[in-house]
Amino acid sequence: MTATIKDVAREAKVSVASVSRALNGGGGVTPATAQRIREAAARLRYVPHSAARSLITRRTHTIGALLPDLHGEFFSELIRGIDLEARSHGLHLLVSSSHDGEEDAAAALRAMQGRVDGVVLLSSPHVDAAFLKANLPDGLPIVLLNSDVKNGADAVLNIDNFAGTYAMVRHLVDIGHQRIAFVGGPKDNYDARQREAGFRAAMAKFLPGEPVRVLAGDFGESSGYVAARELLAMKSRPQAVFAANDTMAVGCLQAFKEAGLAVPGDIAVAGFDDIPIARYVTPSLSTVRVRIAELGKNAMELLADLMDRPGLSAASVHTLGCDIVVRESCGAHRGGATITTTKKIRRTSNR
Amino acid sequence: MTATIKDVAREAKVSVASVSRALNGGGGVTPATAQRIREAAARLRYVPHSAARSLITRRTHTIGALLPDLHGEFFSELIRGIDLEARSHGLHLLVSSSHDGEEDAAAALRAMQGRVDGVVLLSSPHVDAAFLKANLPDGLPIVLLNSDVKNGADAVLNIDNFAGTYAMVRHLVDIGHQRIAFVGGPKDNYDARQREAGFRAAMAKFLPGEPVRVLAGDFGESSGYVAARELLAMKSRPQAVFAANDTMAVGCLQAFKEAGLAVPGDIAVAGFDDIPIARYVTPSLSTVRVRIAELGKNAMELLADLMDRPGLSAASVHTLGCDIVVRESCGAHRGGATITTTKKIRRTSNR
DNA sequence: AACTTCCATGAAAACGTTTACGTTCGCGCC
DNA sequence: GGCGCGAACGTAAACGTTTTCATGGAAGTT
Repeated sequence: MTATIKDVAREAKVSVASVSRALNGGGGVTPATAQRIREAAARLRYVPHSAARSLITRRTHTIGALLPDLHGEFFSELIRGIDLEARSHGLHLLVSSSHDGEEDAAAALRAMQGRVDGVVLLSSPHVDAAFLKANLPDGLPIVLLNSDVKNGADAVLNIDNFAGTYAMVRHLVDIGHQRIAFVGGPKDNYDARQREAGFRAAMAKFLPGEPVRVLAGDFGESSGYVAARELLAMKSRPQAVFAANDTMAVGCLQAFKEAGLAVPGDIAVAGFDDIPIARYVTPSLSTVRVRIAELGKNAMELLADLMDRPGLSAASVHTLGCDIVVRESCGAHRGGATITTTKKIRRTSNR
Repeated sequence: MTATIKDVAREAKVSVASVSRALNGGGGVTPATAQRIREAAARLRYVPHSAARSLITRRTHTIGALLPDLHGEFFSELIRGIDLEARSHGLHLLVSSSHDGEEDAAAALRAMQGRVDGVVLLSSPHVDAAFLKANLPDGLPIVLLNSDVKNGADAVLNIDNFAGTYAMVRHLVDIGHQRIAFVGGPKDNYDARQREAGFRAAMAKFLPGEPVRVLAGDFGESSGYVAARELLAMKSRPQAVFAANDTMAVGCLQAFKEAGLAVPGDIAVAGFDDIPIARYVTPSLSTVRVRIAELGKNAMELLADLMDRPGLSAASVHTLGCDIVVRESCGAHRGGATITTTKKIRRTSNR
């Protein structure tokens, strides 16, 4: 059916070994014969059988991306970043998305066994060190995204949630706000916890005397709405609300609109993520932007690095900075200024 | 390093053939020995080497998705739909996204050669019948998404753009609009052409005497803005604007807002796609929704079907219906009604 | 001119499966 | 009790590569 290396060898009147050498560039072949071989291969439309090659080289030239049940921009940008970088390394991308629950993720991870040379795994709450130990074939390079597992064995790449919230609080303080409330995210969510920690640290630093107001939320729009209504009922109403994600911030805007409050006139609002909607709501939402495609790209770079040097200890922690995007809702709109908290990736090897 | 079938055979004191038979369920093995073999395999954490298996079975159990440079919801929903369905067939998903230009797509398609058992390809303007003929290894099952190639050889699955616009026009007419203008998309875009055709057909049908007003657009927000300003300058201003996608509709809203026109009071607006932003703009945007995940799922089902029966002629054309989503901007808001134009997939075999 | 060195090339093993084909063995049938 | 027969199981070939090793010859060195 399709041409094999033997056909090319016959066509070029050499042995299969020479064909392999000529096509893989290993050297040990005369320029003249190499040329003849390439021509023969082209004539027969020969393309190496990747399974046969993998069988002996033990490399698939494929990396796997294991993602939880994600939607929209985050998903697409992440894949885009990973894919682009993977391609530039000559690697293919095997995607397994929409995993809900530990069982599901474990099955997907096992199914990738032997089909990939490395894995980028975006954590869900149940993906912890024990999970990895149980389901990860050892020796398989892996990069963990947004994970709090520190098992001293794997490479971890995180969004700098802490620095992002910290910088946003600093900005809010800079433009004159003092009574700042925070709407948190799910308790089992790593990002949410980090963001809250950043908020608390910044408050302690910039407004030491001020009481710290943290409301519960779950990243959903309605939880932002509910939190906003709680704020409205407070005796001394905050001057600004900082929601742990944009979706909740949109919920806040809705509640304030209904209550007849002007944003940012009566109360300022800020979010986190810079989802596409952020620039379309009225007033447009000030937020913290995560460069997601860059996150994917960096993860892939990290993974490629790990794959290059087998045996090397992978243990390291990296963080990717965020940008503060100033729009209308925080009360300091000056034409869409963007403040970068961290330009470059920061490596924190833990050994 | 990792256990092979030989190790399992030794452990269970049988031959490799029996191990293969027992694990693949082919029969010809005693329940007792099958059990012993399964235990041995589990004990050694044996997992079959997929490359070795592919080498001889000539199946990779992987399908490829080839996508142009997409963003956001469309991308993620499509992948989700494909992935979920693929998994239910026991297939893996190899993704190659962000292809710009013919060269790029061709390279990606060739690179998948031998790594996949089938392909789902979302067309870009330059992917036509000739492109496929040149770059598609023959015999490889493929499903074309949103494509106007009718080479009488491949399976094609399209969004029913025509029926979607048609139904929206009917709705606009139903609620009393007569002077309806349309903002088109890029000339080389298949969806855009279909949508415009649907608009013209509906106008001819429901408002035969009415002049057909079609303005140029390019799917970008600013082109919607520009088109809206043109509309404002017309002697007899239209009662409704129907943009070929939501992004342009948002541009229209912006222009009308600036001009001090009330939507839908002074002029109604409708879009196409139901992007997430559509429900957040004010007024919320009436639009035509494409069930993208379902599109991906259907494409995958179609492909699985093709892969099951090799040699079967694949030639067929399918269309997936859209939903009319009624929100505020069209002037007939009744609490978010949704009208389904076509519930089931429609098959149009062309032979 | 004899010897070494080096390099291009070929032969063959190895990778881990599946599967066609043989062999063995138990069992029923006449 | 011999015969055939089918089921269970083993042997070995095949899939298409890469890679090690051997071989030969040309070129270089003395």
